[in-house]
Amino acid sequence: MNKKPYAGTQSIHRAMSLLKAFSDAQPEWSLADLTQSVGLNKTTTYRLMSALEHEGMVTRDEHTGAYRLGPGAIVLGGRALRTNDLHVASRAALEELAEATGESASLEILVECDILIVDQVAGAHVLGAAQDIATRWPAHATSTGKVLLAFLPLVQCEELLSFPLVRYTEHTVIDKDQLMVELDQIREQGYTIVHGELELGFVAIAAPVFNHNAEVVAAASVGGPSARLAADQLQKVVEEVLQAAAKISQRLGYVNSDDD
Amino acid sequence: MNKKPYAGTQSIHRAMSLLKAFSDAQPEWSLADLTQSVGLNKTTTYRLMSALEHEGMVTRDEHTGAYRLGPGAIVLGGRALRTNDLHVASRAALEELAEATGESASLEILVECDILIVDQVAGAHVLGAAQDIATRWPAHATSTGKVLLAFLPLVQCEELLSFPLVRYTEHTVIDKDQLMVELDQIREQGYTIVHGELELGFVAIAAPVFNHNAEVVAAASVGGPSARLAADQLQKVVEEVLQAAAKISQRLGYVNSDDD
DNA sequence: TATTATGATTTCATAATATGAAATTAAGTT
DNA sequence: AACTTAATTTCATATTATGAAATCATAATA
Repeated sequence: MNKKPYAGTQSIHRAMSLLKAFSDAQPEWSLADLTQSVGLNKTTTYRLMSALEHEGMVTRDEHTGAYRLGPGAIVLGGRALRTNDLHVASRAALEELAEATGESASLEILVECDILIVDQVAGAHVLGAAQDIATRWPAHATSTGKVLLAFLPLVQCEELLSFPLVRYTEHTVIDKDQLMVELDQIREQGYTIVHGELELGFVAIAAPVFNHNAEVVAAASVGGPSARLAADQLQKVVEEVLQAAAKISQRLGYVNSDDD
Repeated sequence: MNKKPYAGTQSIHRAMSLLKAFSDAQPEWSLADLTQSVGLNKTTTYRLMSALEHEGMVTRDEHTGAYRLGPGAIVLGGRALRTNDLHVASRAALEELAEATGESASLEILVECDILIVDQVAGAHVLGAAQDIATRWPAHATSTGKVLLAFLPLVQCEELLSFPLVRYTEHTVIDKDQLMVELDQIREQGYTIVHGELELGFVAIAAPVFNHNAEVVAAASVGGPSARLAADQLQKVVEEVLQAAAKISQRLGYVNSDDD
């Protein structure tokens, strides 16, 4: 089955797995620990890291010698973000959405089984907050994640859900069967409203964004404290989110063909 | 002199030079052009890019096959940013600074001969704008860049200025001797005010941030339209910027030792 | 529709380069 | 000062990256 473990150059894969070891939870590694963690030879790890260091992708603590992600990674990520199709296509629509609802609007994509915030505009209420671009959250506990999963081909969706689901609050859905039922509903109604599944007291509304090929590529969403997003206002917000998502889809070349 | 062109693994350097070819100006490359641009063999380029693609660092246009930076780069950059010492240490101080001045406050570091925005907080006036984190600007035409250059060891400073300086506005200083004189002044007074050297009508005030080793590692700044930052108000703003910079320096373990 | 050009993959033989075991050096601890 | 612990460097080896050429797609042209 697994004949070709790697495509392309091996050392690149190794270097990337080294870079991916740096997480928010563990942002700093000693050479020894890093070596152990990725399962490479110490010398190999050392040389790969040296190359990455010379390129600015990692830096070392001058005292302890511990590795951290470096400015090169920030620069690269910034470029990736600014030149991202979705990011460019969504900006105007998100600004309108934040303006219209007064809440934070964001565009998120699926990376493995997490969602990644690709763009975000803070709402009037949240002045100055929301510096969350390039942050990841678990797909199964977010409005955008559920929308993305719902509109994904079933095989891919099930593959992503083949790991145990983590509970974040009392409302997090961690039962796969229940989740699949919810995804069906979402596919039916074309959007979702999530109440406190990642964080209590936080409500989010999300709708799918499609590309020219009618594949889901992102989800647009609006979120805020449940106190402000009361039940009687929600329908209006849903409309706004749907409209914004449609606008972005259109800019990506999507043509709605429900009428085949 | 150049005995060791590479430190560490060669293919990593090659892969990184490929990634660095993706700029804001040219965010998309065909294999052929990319090959030409970095001067590698076509097959080598192909395989390195394939590995990077599998790791999500680049994606390809499904139709044209053109390469772009991918979500993996965004994720990595986000992590690098969030776990950056400076970013963490500066947040609170920048928020205060933006609050106190009403203008955008930012923290910037030197990467090669450009400055890189590591953190930024939008001022009250600029509501919602300022999504510029991870953006680069030329050091010689920015307040932060000048401050960083001024406090750098002379050798390093001269090395960085060994390339021709680009003119952005009529006020941009492109004469090296003149620039060196200015840097002397900045070192004297401990901050700088720049009027429209990068963009006309834009004023910025910057002050240096030092680490535990008394080396400049960043510059804190406040910037806004010259209409709002009038001459009579500037001194107050300068004080705020100096204070913020000092606060961040302190958090990085810097102890002011002017009294030796 | 057939033909040509262009650019992306794949193949395959070669040796250049990445590799890992062991030795060395440096730094921190008792 | 002796002892740990962890980071570099060395060096022989063959694994692995490499590039020329061939093949395969795809788009442009006739």
